[in-house]
Amino acid sequence: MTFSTRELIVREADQIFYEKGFEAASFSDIAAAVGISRGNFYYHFKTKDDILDAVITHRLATTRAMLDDWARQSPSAVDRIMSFIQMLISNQTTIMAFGCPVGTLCSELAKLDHAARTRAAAIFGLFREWLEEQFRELGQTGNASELALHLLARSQGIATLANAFRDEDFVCTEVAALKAWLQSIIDDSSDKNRKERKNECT
Amino acid sequence: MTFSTRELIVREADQIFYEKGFEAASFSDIAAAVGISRGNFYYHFKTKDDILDAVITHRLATTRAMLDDWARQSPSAVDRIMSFIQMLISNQTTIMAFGCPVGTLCSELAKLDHAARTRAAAIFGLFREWLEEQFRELGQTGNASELALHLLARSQGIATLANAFRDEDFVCTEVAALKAWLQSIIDDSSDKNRKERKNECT
DNA sequence: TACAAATTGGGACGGTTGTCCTAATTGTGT
DNA sequence: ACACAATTAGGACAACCGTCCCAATTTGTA
Repeated sequence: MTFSTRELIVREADQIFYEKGFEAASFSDIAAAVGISRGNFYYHFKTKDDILDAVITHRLATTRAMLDDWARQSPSAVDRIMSFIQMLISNQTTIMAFGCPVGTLCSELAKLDHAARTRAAAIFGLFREWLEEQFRELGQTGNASELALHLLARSQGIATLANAFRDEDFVCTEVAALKAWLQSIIDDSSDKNRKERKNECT
Repeated sequence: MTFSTRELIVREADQIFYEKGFEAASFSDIAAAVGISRGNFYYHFKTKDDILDAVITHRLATTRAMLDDWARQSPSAVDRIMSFIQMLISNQTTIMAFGCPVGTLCSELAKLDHAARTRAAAIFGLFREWLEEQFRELGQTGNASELALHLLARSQGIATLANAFRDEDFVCTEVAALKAWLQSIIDDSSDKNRKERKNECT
């Protein structure tokens, strides 16, 4: 697998924006990481905002691909949502060091009053819509949107506090609570279905 | 009420750090807000980090004072925790614009690998310990710490998504869910107490 | 009123930033 | 081998940053 210089820039910028923040990340940082000169930058991207746009586009694409993978790998909607929750565990180290890539970028761009703010929030939108779809598939047709936002918010809160306190146990406890919450939704739903089925019989 | 120049600087810096972020906030910004010259700054604070330290100290003090007020105004632990939750409503506008002051500062300092990172997280620590105390007073002696962290995390998640999506309804829905969650804890606890009392009678 | 201390404004400093230009190098098709 | 386009490195640039100095001004005090 070989990448063009432009792709390399986007990938390195993505990582550096995540680790240092957009504002604190400089052209020099990215150039050094890619292994090119600062001057060469202008050929690929006119401004720093152009790089940010490309990074967000890249993140939108990789997020979509990840969600598609989850959907492909597990036929059950519960397992798919579990994949989302499990992300907090598999990315635990980087989350404790730098927070959630999406949440922290959105926060920073909001403070900078940056034009790309909306596009960054669209990454959240992908998760939101995907989760919404999974909950709808679980039979939660009426409140799928609320459940999706709720899960998204819980994850964000866990990431923020994990980053602030650097507490591994906290993440494990909260993830367990999140899985229990999901299970309780399924249980409630099947209880309801059973009742409805019973009503149909009478 | 009159403030010294030093106090004015801290207050304005506090606000500007919140709205623009620590890195993006410049001496010029703060000086303009206070109404003093840039040069005069050095007399009160040697470095930008010194200002940050003073701002964090100020936030620690105001947070402590606010928590004390809540404790003083409502004798019941439930109402005190409700005061905390209600904060999401009363600060809704600024949260949607700039996120949570504590969470966003911690995230930024973590990315900057700043020395003041720990001290900023200590503001979270104040809320954590205070909430822990309230839950303990509610009879949740065994899991007061988990409950406190859980509530803190939920609030952070709500703030982050409220900022990203700028959705008022979402905040209201989640705050209602949070209050219901608190109520369910009380109900469970009183159920348990009733059972225990019944057992004592038999 | 006079003197010392506290406080202030204006500006200089070295460094870094994003941006942009240009000359040199590399690659490609004929 | 040649011409032409794509790509590169290096550096210039103006603006801004945090920092720092110093002379002027204000304030407090004897």
